[in-house]
Amino acid sequence: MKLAKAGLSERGYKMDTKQRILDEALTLFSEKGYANVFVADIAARVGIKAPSLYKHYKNKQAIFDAIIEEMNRRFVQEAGSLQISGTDASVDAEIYKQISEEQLIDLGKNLFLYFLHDDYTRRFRKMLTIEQFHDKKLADAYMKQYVDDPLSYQGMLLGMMSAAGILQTDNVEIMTLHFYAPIYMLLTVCDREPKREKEALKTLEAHIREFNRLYGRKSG
Amino acid sequence: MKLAKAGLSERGYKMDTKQRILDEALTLFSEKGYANVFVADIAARVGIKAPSLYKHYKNKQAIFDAIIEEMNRRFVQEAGSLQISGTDASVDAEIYKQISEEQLIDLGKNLFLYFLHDDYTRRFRKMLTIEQFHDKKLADAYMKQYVDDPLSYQGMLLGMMSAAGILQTDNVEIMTLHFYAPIYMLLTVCDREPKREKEALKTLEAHIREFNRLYGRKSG
DNA sequence: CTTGACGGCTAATTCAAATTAGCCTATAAT
DNA sequence: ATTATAGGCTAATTTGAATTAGCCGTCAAG
Repeated sequence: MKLAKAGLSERGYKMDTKQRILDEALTLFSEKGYANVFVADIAARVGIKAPSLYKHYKNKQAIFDAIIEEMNRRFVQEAGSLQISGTDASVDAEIYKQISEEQLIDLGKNLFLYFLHDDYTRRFRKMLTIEQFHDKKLADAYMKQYVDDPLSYQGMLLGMMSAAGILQTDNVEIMTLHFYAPIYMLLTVCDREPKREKEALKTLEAHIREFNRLYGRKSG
Repeated sequence: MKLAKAGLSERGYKMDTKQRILDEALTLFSEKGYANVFVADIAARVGIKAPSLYKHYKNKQAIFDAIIEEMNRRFVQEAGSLQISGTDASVDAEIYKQISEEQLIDLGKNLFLYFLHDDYTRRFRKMLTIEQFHDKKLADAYMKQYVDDPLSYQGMLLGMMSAAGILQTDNVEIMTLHFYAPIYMLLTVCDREPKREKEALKTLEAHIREFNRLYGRKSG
């Protein structure tokens, strides 16, 4: 009965159709937008016919909603996943006295590449971009995940580096903006034109070196 | 006959329905996206019934296409409209030796406020954001208007200022990125949450002052 | 003063896409 | 073995929005 659902994982030989629907739907929504995706498209990708979808979800909107829910779950998990070379942010602030330019570059590249390449994140960001109007909550989610949270998180890191004397500024907020805004902008470029990724990475590196020169200790 | 169309402008007492359709359609498309706007919605705003729209445009897509065409026309015109306090960019480079921090702030604010408030530009930018997938040309148009062109134009100005010794850098491209990326990011914030405009303007000013401190002559 | 095209309206019509009905098979618990 | 359920399919059905048909008043040109 109910056990069957939970019990599936003990085999795992046939990945949950219900989950595959979400996955394929997200891909399509992120490419064409909700209104331009037909339930038949989703079904086809999953390898079933449209009416069969309704065995898993009440209707098209329910698929969309399930994606949003899943997002919220993942966001919570991954909140702390952006680190400096594997070093967790919660670690003692002493570590920030050691950070070199190369590590700063790593930080920026990691952030950029994670956002750009993580499959779920990428599709989700595109969907949020396209579907902002569909639900004000989506615009909020976008803003939080790609503006406010990064600024706050990066601000914390850079603030510590400033406190440690590695960076010099009397306005951490603006310094953080200077660090992150170019990353953000390059991200929106690559989302639209993946071909420009290589160029963007070079620009990113040059940006961070210059950032370090501008804000770094004068002897750096 | 054909004269009637051209002759209308001599009166002008009744703004062209054909034009009003484009205007209202752009507003709606920018808020909800093409697929979520019904021709009946557009008609209602214009003050007519849906079938009457077809006296002016072949179909819904033709309305969309006409908007794009109109955009292209305007883009060409307005290409040079971003100036430093009314000073045209084509003017002798000597002028750039005079530019002060306040004028730099003006430049940034003008750019920002023009993009943010110009009615047509604003609606169009939102539509491009939402409808990127509808037509690859739209993604390209967005990229050109909000990334490449500003970087190129601002880069020219800042490059001259650098040549004039007002700014110091060995990489104008990155300096331009540092100048513009925060403006771009603040713009995407305000598009989604107009309430944050005031905060954004303060941030913008702080950004440019810091920019000037970082790149300006040391005696500045 | 009459004609034709411009632009509006109401009432169909079309059409595509979502959803439902109803059937069928395999599997898994009893 | 029996049977209930999960999950798939085909063939309707519904729905709703775009578009077309066809009518009408106005106004400007002849």
